[in-house]
Amino acid sequence: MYALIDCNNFYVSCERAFQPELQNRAGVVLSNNDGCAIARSQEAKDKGIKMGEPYFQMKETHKDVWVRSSNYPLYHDIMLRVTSIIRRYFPDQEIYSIDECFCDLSGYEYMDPEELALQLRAELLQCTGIPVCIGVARTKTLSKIANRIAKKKYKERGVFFLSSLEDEHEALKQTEIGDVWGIGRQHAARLINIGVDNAYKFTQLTVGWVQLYMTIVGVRMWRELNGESCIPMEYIRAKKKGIGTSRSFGKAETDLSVMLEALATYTSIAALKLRNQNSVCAKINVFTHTSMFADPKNRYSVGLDLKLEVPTSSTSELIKAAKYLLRRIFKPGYRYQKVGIFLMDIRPDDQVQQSLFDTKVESRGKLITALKAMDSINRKQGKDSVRMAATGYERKWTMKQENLSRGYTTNIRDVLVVKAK
DNA sequence: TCTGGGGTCCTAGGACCC
DNA sequence: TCTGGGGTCCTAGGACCC
Repeated sequence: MYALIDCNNFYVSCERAFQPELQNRAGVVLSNNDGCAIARSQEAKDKGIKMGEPYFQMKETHKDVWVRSSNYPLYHDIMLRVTSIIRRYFPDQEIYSIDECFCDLSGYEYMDPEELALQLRAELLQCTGIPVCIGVARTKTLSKIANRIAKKKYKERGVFFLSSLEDEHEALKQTEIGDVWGIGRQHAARLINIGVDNAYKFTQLTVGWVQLYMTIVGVRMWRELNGESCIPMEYIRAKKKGIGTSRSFGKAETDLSVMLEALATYTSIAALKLRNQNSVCAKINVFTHTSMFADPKNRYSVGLDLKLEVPTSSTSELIKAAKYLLRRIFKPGYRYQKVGIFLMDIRPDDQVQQSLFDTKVESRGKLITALKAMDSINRKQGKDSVRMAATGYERKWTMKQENLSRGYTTNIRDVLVVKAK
């Protein structure tokens, strides 16, 4: 048996946990740059506010809806609290995303999974303020379906258990094909075309058909929905094979020097992630583009790769390479919306093939030592206490975050003070 | 004026090897 | 009339996830 624990409207719930005045009211959390809605309260969903709905439109049509800018440090910290409580109940835990985790319930055969799930849910609500729904079933994909039904039909109780084959079939029949984990728009359209509009009908297709049109990925889903577990738990977070960092500018940018500073900043973030997983990268990609909503003749979207002579995790080397690439692809006269970097060809830092023509072997060693010292200072003193000069001083490009909540659990100045009467 | 930011896996096809 | 058979690696693109 597997359990899928999924936080309800997670970002919205995080905001509400510290701002009770937001309870029971329609509200949304906005994407970076306050661009569009990425999390909605139930009340906001009921009003018809869509995922991804642009804020500038919503402002006009829904004046009574509260909004917050996204506050990722807060959400991340709350997630750590939630998962640590879950771990006390079910130690075999895979953290699947910021707001959901799978648990392997093997070994719990003689206990009542439903009862445990109800207890866990109550404790999470009390200790973190975050409401969750829990689905329990024979495979991960079925537990996703169970979770979905818990959210839709048993929200108050918050737990749904597929305990028999009949339950499973009933649940599959209730689940629209496009709502199955792993079926996106393309596959849904093709399936509906041949009359397969729910998950149950999908399980009745031949495995040959599924393999032909949906590859091995589809076959795994098909088997999971038929009760055969074949998507393994991943207890240890795998190292990233690619690391990207990009942001939209607060407003359209035309100045190369400003863009270079922003890019240096994003490169610093990506390089830190690289060092934190003890890796180096051998290839980088820099990209930039104008708004996709601009007049087509004013649109420009471009990216360029660079293979590095010697793989590295050094911020300064990566910044140098990134700036070179941006200078190559930048064309004056456009109003750029975003710039970013993607680190590729990532490998362990203890398996670096030296270059015969590398003249900087010794200085590179010293550089990495210095960077590790920088990382350590920033861990103790707060991020960006020490940073590269190339990341600039004025930072004119920064994101719009006009409705940012406080760092209630991550910044000592923002911790709530409770007064007793 | 204003529309997010990350990732994963799979397949086909081309370049290249012997 | 007629021009092999087997690999590997890399890349681009598509589909999906949150």
